[in-house]
Amino acid sequence: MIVATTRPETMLGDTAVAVNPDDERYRDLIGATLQLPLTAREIPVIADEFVDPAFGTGAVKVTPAHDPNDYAMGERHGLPQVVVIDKHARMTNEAGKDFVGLDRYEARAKVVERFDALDLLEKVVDYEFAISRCDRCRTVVEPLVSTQWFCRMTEMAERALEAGNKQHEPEFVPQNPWTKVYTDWLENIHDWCISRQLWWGHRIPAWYTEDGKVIVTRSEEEARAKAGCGDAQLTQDDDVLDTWFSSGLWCFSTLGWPDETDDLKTFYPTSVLVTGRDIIFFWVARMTMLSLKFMDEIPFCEVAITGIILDKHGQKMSKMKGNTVDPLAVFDKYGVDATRITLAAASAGTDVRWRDDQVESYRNFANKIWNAARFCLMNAEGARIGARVEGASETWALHDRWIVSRFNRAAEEINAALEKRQFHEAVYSLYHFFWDDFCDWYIELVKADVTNVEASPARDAARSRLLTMLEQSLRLLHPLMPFITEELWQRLASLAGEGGREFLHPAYREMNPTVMLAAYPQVRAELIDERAESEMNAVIELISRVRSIRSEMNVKPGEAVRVLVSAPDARTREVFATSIDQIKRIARASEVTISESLEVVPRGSARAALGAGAEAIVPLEGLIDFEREQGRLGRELEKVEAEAARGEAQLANSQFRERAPAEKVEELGKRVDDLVSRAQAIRRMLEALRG
RNA sequence: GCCCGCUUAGCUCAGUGGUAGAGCACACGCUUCACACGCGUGGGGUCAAUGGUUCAAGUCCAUUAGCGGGCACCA
Repeated sequence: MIVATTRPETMLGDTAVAVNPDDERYRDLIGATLQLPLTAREIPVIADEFVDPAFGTGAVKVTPAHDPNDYAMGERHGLPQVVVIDKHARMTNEAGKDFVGLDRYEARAKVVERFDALDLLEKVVDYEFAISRCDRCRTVVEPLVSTQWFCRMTEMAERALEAGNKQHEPEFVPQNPWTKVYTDWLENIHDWCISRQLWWGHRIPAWYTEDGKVIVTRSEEEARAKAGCGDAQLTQDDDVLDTWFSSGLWCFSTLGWPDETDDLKTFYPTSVLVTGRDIIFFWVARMTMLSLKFMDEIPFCEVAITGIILDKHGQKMSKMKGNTVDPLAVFDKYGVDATRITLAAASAGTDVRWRDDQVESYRNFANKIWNAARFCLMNAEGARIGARVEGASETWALHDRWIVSRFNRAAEEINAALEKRQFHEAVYSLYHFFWDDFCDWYIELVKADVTNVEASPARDAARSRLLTMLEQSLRLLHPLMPFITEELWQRLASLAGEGGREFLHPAYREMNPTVMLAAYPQVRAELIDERAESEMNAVIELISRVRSIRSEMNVKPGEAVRVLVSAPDARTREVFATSIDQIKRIARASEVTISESLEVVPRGSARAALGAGAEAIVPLEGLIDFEREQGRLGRELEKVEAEAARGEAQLANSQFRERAPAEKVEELGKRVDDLVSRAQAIRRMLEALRG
């Protein structure tokens, strides 16, 4: 019979040749006995479904001692196991006296040579196949039958599956696809080989007597007692337990198990396990199974699966590849807070390509927080923070109502995101609230008021509102940037009642105030103020358009401009009027004139269309660059017209009007009206410019 | 071979059927009394391809391509 092999030396350990029972070519030979070349052994031809008739010659040599599949076949057919390669990859006595002591590769060559000499060699062909290698030294691994300790898993896996079905525990977040990965593995459970041939770890608690009896107990003393031979020679198994075996006990062993400690009673079962998808089998499933076994409970109700940190090329990090990041070096370079929030900013469950420049941007964020707080604290004299200053909302300016509204929106979003374990959404909301709303706008809006050197109730009230907003923001930021927020919060605490104690949960009132124990800000829906937001948006738009004109018309930063604002809507005029000081300061305007309409536009003005039919005009006298202004307005018109046309087409579609929710139709209608009126305004401006 | 995920700006990535976004990078201007690790203003998109569902698709469905991962197998 002709068989194929990639490891000719193993033929010395063959104890059968297998064929598929349905293979016509070999049917007659099943049960026959073959002479195994180069040995004195006779081996049977066996029939086994495992054999693929289409592969190779359809006849497979079977080496139970040196191949996992052959081992299984050997078990099915009661074949002997002949070990021909030892632990040092040298041929054993069983390989015969011509081969004993040879290295496996020398033996391989010699077997081929002998076959050739005996005219038994059909052919030698190049062949590519996957080969298993040692992870550490890359040595090719030869399978070798050996005695190992196994843990029977069937019952434990069934219990874990049952808990999954009945209690839906643990719950994976995100649910897909990890629930399926977890249950699939449990459903196809294999007995667990817990022996490891390493020199570190817990040694397997099995002892052998001199006559080869095995005793498994907790200690050698117990083993001795159990053996009933006080001073007999006992030898402990050399193998150690798989590290995941003890890791699997982690949830309760760390709390003092097997003792019934207070910690165990208080903290077990735990709430959330945060881990990576690569150890769902190794660790998570083992923890659930071992916890059910020893504690009768699932150890955590939720498993939050995070992404894995990859290097910047998308490769998994490993010490062997040398592409690992040293967290301590990152901490030194950018700070712990920046590192922490960078990790939180990684989209939930998605792998992250690690890039320093990302950490750098959060280092910059930390610096921004520091400097904003520095500004606030520089102007803290006379300020108070906390519940007492929050009360007087009727005295708040538009921008105060606005920032409080924005803060409460952020608090709402952030709490919801944390609840869903969507940490990146929380980071996004925090970053933009703090940097865009609080720093870029609010601080600038209140700057004149709070930096006033003359003390006054109005100044101190403005300072109190600013510092109160900072204090609340620090609390909101704290879980993501713990160190900087604590440092700054401590500096603020003295401005609050009882040195900050008023912010602590009643249970902690006796302790030293720390932001760690302060209540986490929750949304106060009554402080979300849609009107303040839309009014403030109008002010922001006006300021932005004036700035845009200044920049595009190359007005020097130090140079003040006049701003003429027209607004047909009385409420809009009122809003601009109440914020006129802020507009002047931030837009760097010497004068802001607000009127219902402008009959006469000064020659050489740059203009911008605003919402609600309002218009901003910046007279530039001789300074205006007509070509630039035309280009600027032209680009704007193009954008507005394109969007208006899209909206109009949609509104003209009867299907849309009939089937879309009325609310959406109305919304689009309003938007299109605004766009159309803006387009008209811009066209008038362009005409005026040409004329 | 089976299963899963990804493909959006130069790069790394968010995006919940209804106006495509961020950070970095880029361009221009700025020693504006918290911050140049900053401030202001800009430019930059066939949302992998094709088909379908829908009044409406980056988003839902199907197919294809490319990339990544897991499991199985490798006589």
